[in-house]
Amino acid sequence: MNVHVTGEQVGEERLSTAQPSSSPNQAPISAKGHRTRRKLLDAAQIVFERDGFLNTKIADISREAGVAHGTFYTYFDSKTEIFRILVAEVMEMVYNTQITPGDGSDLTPRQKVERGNRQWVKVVHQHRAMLRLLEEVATFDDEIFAMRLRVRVESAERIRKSIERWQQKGIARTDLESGPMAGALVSMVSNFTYFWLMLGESDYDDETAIRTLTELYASALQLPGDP
Amino acid sequence: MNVHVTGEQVGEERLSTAQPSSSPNQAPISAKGHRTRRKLLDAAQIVFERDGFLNTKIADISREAGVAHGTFYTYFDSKTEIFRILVAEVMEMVYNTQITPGDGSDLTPRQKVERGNRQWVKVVHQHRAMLRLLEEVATFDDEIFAMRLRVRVESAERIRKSIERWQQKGIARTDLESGPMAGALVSMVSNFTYFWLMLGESDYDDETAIRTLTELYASALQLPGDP
Amino acid sequence: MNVHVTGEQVGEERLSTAQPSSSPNQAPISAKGHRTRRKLLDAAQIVFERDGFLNTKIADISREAGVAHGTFYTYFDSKTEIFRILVAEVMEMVYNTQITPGDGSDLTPRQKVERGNRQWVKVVHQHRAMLRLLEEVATFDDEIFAMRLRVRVESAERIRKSIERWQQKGIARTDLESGPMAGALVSMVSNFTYFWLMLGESDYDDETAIRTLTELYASALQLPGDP
Amino acid sequence: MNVHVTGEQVGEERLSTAQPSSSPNQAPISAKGHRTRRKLLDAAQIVFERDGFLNTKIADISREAGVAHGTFYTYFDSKTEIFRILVAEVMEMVYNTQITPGDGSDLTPRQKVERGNRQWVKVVHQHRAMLRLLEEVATFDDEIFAMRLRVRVESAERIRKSIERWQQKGIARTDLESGPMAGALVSMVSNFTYFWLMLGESDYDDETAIRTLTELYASALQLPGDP
DNA sequence: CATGAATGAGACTTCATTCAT
DNA sequence: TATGAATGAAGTCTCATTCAT
Repeated sequence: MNVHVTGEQVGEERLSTAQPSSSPNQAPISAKGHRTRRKLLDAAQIVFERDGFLNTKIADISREAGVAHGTFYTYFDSKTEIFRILVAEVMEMVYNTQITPGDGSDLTPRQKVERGNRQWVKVVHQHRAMLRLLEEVATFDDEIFAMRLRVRVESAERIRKSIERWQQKGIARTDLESGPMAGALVSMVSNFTYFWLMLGESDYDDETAIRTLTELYASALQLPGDP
Repeated sequence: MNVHVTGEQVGEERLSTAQPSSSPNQAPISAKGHRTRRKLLDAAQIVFERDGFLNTKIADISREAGVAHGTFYTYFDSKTEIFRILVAEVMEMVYNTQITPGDGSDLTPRQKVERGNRQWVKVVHQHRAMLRLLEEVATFDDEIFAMRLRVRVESAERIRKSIERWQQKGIARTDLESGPMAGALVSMVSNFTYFWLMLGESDYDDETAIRTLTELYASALQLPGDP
Repeated sequence: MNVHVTGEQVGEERLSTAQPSSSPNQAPISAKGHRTRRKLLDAAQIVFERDGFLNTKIADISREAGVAHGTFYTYFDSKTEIFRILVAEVMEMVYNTQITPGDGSDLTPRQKVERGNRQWVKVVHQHRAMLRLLEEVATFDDEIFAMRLRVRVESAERIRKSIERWQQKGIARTDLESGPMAGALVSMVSNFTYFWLMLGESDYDDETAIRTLTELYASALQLPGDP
Repeated sequence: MNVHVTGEQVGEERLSTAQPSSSPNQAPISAKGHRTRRKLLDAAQIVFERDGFLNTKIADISREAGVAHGTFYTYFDSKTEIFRILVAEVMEMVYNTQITPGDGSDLTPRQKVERGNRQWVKVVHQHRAMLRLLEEVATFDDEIFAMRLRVRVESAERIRKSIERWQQKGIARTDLESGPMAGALVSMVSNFTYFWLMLGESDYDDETAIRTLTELYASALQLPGDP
């Protein structure tokens, strides 16, 4: 829920969330096996998104995938495991969306903030269902919780560094520390988007939401500029 | 998680969450019955906070309350119901904490914002365990979700009204709509506090957190003033 | 299988096998509960003896007892647990059968040997089914194995002490150590009886078996006397 | 467990347990097929001895053999079948060890008893793991049980004949029947050895064990002679 | 009202066996 | 022959809920 990237980009680092496999019987070898595994993952996503994590039974996933009950266990150990893999895939995509390498060093801070918020809104639009699930599972599953927390912490840290750089250049306020500010702004963007897009809080259009977030963000940091 | 009250107060209205009784099997009449019901509610809070909602069994609550397993059903229909009642009680307290009737019409907007944030931090400190539970249950229980959403919406609406008033007085920016702004600021305060206090994100002291939230809040709205 | 008592008696010590309860939810309190528990124990014995330990399903025991499936788990944690309790009960009875306190100090060693063998044969006659089961389960369940081994070791030790006493009195051979001799003689009696009574090896009558065991036993130890 | 051979030898008869092949799906014809079959048998022995019969899965055997899961069924019908074949192989070896054709007709009975016990101890030392498995499986598998019983009966019968011969020659007691005596003595030797070698009952050295068994045996039969 | 035993639907998981490639 | 994915019967265990006392 709280992946939010703004400002100067980060480059090489990859999100640590994408564990490759750790399935029960190593990786499936045959092409057929890969296909079945994929069928199960796709089915799981459909069922999770439709019924929620807790209401989903292994049997539902197997049925949706069109395989026998036991086949599930050929590829995954548990509901949590398949969920974790699914989330990691989504996180990978989210991350790739946000990384726009070689990105504009010629943008103003305000423009960078706007670009970040715009990307974030887009990503959440795309993956809203899985992100909502992540939020659900994180409240009671420690592993998923750690994954979600790590993502938030990484996002906040990235923003903190941007703020710090702006402070050094004299274009962001220096009366407050960069750490708490980054935390507060990540919360503003991610939680607002969460309620806005996923819970149907109300119906602003995208541009209104992006503009509001960006302007509040910029004013809060006392960035110089246009509006 | 997103109860947040700032600005001019509202007065009479009660939080719509606090259904006074709504017990399933008639309200208990005898004094003894009341005591047993109370024992169960207290036990439920202890067990929920200790084990989480999902891990809690009716049997655990009964045991903690020192009553027979079946007695639970004399007073409550389900785990969700006792949880809802418990949450309503807490919400009632939260609400009462925030309502400081006859409160300062002589405060500046910035001071009102600070007072609101300070109260919010205090309330979250007090009720963190239940608020975290609320967050957990809201992700999969529709009834609890509605309760949580209602609280957020009410908070946001209250803030929106304050902002609107400030806009009319010319002391808050008018280039953005009050509705989205209120939503974003509620998110900032409530979600930041959530991570800060409940998930141990980092360890700012109270005053740093309150000051950061208040200054960002005021700057975002372009309130006039001191700092 | 290897409970075998001969010679001078032991007095106070109790077999350590009879753990009183260790059921899941402590002991059942009501009389009804006791009755149901008893029904389950009796049913388990019937089914175990009829089908063997491995072939027995919890459902079979419940059905035989005439209770619902889940009721089993009110009283026992697992098939192994109910079996262990059953075995302990039998062992308790076996032990009580063998302890004949205040027993004949006026008997000759040979007569004591005979009396021990006769008691042993009688006990095995009575409990043959459970003893066979014990033998079965001991081969793969560590806890039951330990129980069975303990019983054998205690029996052998009791006999060893008798032999040692006889050696000191000069009425048993002294060219061999009492320990190995006791082990060999326990094996002779218990294993012979096992095959004879339980596996239908052949069909000696009781008196032939007892006389053969007793005479071989006495001659092996070079006890003085009659025959 | 109760294979025990003493005294005059029997000559031609083969242990009836050693069915040469009896594979399910035709005997493998190709050399490659023979090798795969052998790999599976060796793997099975390793896994059975390591994990016990019940804990062993077909998949474990295949993995240990380095062949695909399904390949197992090319050669064997079931876990029990491969086990039976394995046991038959061991029994064949045990039998061959004990048959020392043309063996000493110039030995005294006591020496023959000693030689038998010594051979028995040696064989059990060598095959203890498989013999223990045999004991395990015999308690619940009828086919294996029959195999084990047959071995015991054959051993006892061989000894009975020796005793009978000695009785006729006037060098063994005649007040007891040869049948029960043979059974008791087989039990003494085999069961003592079982506990001694396999269950770590105590730690006599080989010579003490052999001497104890032999002396008790000889005295029990009232054989004439040295000690 | 209180008790706590009894219920049974429902979910999870294992693994021997089959079979298309 | 060899492969290993797919199958599904069978068993285990949990726990919310009911109900006779």
